[in-house]
Amino acid sequence: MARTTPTGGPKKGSVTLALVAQRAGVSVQTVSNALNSPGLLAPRTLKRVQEAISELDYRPHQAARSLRTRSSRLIGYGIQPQPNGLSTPVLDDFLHALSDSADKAGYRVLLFAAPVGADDEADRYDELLREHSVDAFVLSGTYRGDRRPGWLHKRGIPFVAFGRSWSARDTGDWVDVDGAHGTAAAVDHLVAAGHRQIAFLGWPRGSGVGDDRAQGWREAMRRHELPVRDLRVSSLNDVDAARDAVGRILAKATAVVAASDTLALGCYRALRDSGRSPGQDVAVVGFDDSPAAGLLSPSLSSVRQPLEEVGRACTRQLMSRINDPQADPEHVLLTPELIVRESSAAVLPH
Amino acid sequence: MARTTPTGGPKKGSVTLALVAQRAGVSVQTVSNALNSPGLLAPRTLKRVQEAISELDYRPHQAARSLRTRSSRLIGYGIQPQPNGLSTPVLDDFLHALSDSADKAGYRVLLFAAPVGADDEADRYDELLREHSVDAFVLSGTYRGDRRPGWLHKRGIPFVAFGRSWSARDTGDWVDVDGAHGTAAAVDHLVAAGHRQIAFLGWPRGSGVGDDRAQGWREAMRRHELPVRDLRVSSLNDVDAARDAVGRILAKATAVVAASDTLALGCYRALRDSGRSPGQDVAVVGFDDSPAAGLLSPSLSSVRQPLEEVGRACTRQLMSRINDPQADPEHVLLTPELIVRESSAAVLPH
DNA sequence: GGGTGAGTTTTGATCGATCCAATCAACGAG
DNA sequence: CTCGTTGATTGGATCGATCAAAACTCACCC
Repeated sequence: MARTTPTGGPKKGSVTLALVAQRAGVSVQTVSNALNSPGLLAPRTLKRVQEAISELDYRPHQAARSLRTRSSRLIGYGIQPQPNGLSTPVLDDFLHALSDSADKAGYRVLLFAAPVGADDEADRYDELLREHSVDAFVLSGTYRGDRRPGWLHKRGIPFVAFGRSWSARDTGDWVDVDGAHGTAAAVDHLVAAGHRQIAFLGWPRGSGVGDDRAQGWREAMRRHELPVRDLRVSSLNDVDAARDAVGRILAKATAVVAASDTLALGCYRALRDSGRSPGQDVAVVGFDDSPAAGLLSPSLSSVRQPLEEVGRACTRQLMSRINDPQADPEHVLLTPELIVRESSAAVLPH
Repeated sequence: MARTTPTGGPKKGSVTLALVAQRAGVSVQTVSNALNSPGLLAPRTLKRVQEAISELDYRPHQAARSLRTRSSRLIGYGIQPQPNGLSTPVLDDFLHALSDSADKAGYRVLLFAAPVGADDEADRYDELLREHSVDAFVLSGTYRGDRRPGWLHKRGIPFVAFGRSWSARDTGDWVDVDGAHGTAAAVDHLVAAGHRQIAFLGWPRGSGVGDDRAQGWREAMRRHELPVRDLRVSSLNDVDAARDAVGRILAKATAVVAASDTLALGCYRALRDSGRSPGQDVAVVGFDDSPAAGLLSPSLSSVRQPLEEVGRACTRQLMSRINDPQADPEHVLLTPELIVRESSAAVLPH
């Protein structure tokens, strides 16, 4: 079917195991074994079968396999609808990375719409599981009180979360990026450039991710024996809100570490509003290295999450979890990288 | 299975048609008909069967259906690996919209890695088709000389492209956004604000999308009887390249329409390098309304593509094409919206 | 020379839904 | 009272792969 040469192609629709078997002069089961447990075959037979397979350009039919084995080589990924046109570049990049590495492992990613915390949330997962025999799920954007990990774990369904399970009992595998390490690295970098009054602009307490990033800043400050009093402010993840919030600390800080690039942008605004210039008068470091960071003027230093690695780690964990559903949960914590740009490049006079 | 009430749940694994049939006191075939051709059943029987279905929380097993019917309710979408970490927010937003609207139509999006123009490009599509019985494909980022539309069309495989097929014969369905209309709207807006020297910063000729956007600018300028001579420059889609390229026209232009937000950013840089300020001294309008646009200072006016609508239109076209593979190709051209922000808000003195 | 057994290969049943053709019931026309 | 017709329902056969278990092929040993 791949080559529609009018000359020799098979007339009927599809190339099946039976056809390959006939061509190779063996039984269907032998061909199946050639694919799934090649070790069982005598070398000569194996070679003959493999030749027949490639000559006919045979492709196993997943539906048939899936019907028998109840596994589909599919990984479910619920994309949550954006609140209001707000896109989440980090998760999209992650999805790319995930899909790439899953594809290399012979798996495909199946998208479905997952309502954020709806009552029938579990139903969507159940549906995918039973209709499509999905082998595993990848969760992203887990939050405190997220019921999905528990639900999946209880049922013994393989899954990996991108993001620690911040809930009380941590159950199931996850891969995450060490946000605290990222903000700490930012502090170290700023200290090395001569800063001593380094503020943190974060999100309201209670969002695992945000608290983690705040924690990194706090500990790094303590390590450098620098005060943190009155140097922390919180704001929703919105440029204008951040601009308003950051005002009061810009008087006493020479540098700001922000929990996101959006917050950092708010910082830019606040500085410009007060006639000062980001990067020159006050250093700013963001988080996530969103596409915009490199484009800004001055370009924004930011902490980049190693999303390709996260994707690979997720795939790796899924594979081993699929092979051994009973194994103990594994956790992978990856280290982000500080990208230094103009906004924090200036060195303070000593 | 959804409710794991220990009381009455079925012992064995899955709820099948046979089980439902038994419960409703009819044959399997009748249950199948209840789902696929309800009109065939007597109202009373239909009701009885439907009750049994919902009581048992029956879910049809796609693999079994697919094995028989060779259709899977899956839509293939090849995500191309980013050249070098460069993310494409527009395509990601589109993917969200597509997945959402497909989901509502009972279809799911299946991701796979599609090498950009490799020799075995077609093989990946063929693979998905034969292994997963994908019902249709969605193409994005089509380019001049793209062989995928022709390949799919020749084989009678349903597909929709997001983006006109810029090649000679346009073959197959597509949905696209009227880029020319977008740049024309930008020109109109700038003219209304008093500008007369309006430059266009585009990509090198030859990229369907880019030429289309340039065309819109040119025609709008002619309509307003304004000169275009020496007001067009080209650059690769890179901030620094754009900054360098735009230099020579910033002397004679009071406004710039750019073919992308990235190019517009290059414009910002060039202006600042020469001591002028975007929005104040020279108006700038970008294209795509990337997340960064609203965050910049000054915020960047930009032409927004109606991606939700594009997604819906793609799904709609796919559905009708799946129902009638022979029908004539349809084309949908949607109108983008100019989002006016600070970078083009100032009105020139008369 | 038949039994033993490891190594290969084959046979038959099975997964769950849909296709096609056949059956059954009801009813009015001849 | 039988026949034909329409409408509703049912009975196998089937899609293409995998599983479990049987069967075959040798070489080897008592």
